[in-house]
Amino acid sequence: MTRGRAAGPPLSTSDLHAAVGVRLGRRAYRYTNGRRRLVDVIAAAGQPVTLPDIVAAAPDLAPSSVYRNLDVLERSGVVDRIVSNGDHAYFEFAEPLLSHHHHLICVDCGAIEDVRLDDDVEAIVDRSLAEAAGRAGFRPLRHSLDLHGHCADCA
Amino acid sequence: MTRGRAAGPPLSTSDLHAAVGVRLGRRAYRYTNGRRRLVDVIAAAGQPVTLPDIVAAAPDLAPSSVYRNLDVLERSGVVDRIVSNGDHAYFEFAEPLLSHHHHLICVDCGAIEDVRLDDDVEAIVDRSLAEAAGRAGFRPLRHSLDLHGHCADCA
DNA sequence: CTCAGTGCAAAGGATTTGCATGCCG
DNA sequence: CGGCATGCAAATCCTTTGCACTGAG
Repeated sequence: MTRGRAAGPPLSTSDLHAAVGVRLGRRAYRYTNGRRRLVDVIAAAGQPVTLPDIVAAAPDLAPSSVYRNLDVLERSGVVDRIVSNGDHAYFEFAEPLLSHHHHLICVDCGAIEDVRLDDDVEAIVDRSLAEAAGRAGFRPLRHSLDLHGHCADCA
Repeated sequence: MTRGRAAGPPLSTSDLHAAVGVRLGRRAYRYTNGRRRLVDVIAAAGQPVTLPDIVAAAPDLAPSSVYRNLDVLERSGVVDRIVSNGDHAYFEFAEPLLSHHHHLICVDCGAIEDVRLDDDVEAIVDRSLAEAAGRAGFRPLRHSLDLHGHCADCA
């Protein structure tokens, strides 16, 4: 996978585990060894990962358990699931654990890479969207701003 | 890059069919009766539709053919496929046939509604994204800016 | 000891595809 | 006519689930 700038979590590994532990605990989930491994793999990737990515990095993790744990982590607000036109879903840390960002999505291979925009652009977007949402009686939670095109590998 | 026309009324039915015919012809696809029906259903909906939506509106269309034709229409630049977290993919006319817009996506019921933003906001977003894409060796085609939240019905 | 977590295998389900037939050009 | 398009059924394949077992607390 082509990596741009590193976009790793702003948290140290130990802070990350602590934050995940808290979120799991709030939902009465245990922070088991397998879940720690999963968090480590996602953190090490520094970019959104698919199930094959995860299993390749940690072959002893059972796919079904990984899916189940990704679900648990998603419910706990630890990871977000990103569905693209590719075969697999991508997973990355949710925004409270990873600073606000957007995605470059390759229309050829489905690869997803993180990018960050200037704060003032974000502010303008939020204001404009809030206005449009208000007109439709829609209560906003978050926005997603993705750029679709050809990645460096597929160009 | 992505510069939509000013927001305006959609194409007339005959203009729409003409435009679709041209795009299919460019790829040496035929504009068959089934494809016409499909285009009519999507046009009548006026909002992104799923396969069940389409088949409900035209029960005589075979699902497999609809999927195949949606694929043909997508390859021809007539429709875009929108994958959300729901079970089904949504389809709507691609931007050259529908003015540039974004989506309000309900996290409860998965409904997708179209919205338009000011042109100057679009310009700022495009410029910012182009800059970020350049750093990653990414060749942009279009952006998607979706607002996730609770729709009027689910609020 | 109790119950959530795990791993294997099998199921689920949207989407795709093989193949014989029908229709467009 | 010739080849793309269609429709039915079957296959594909990511993801989810059933079930018995293991392990954390």
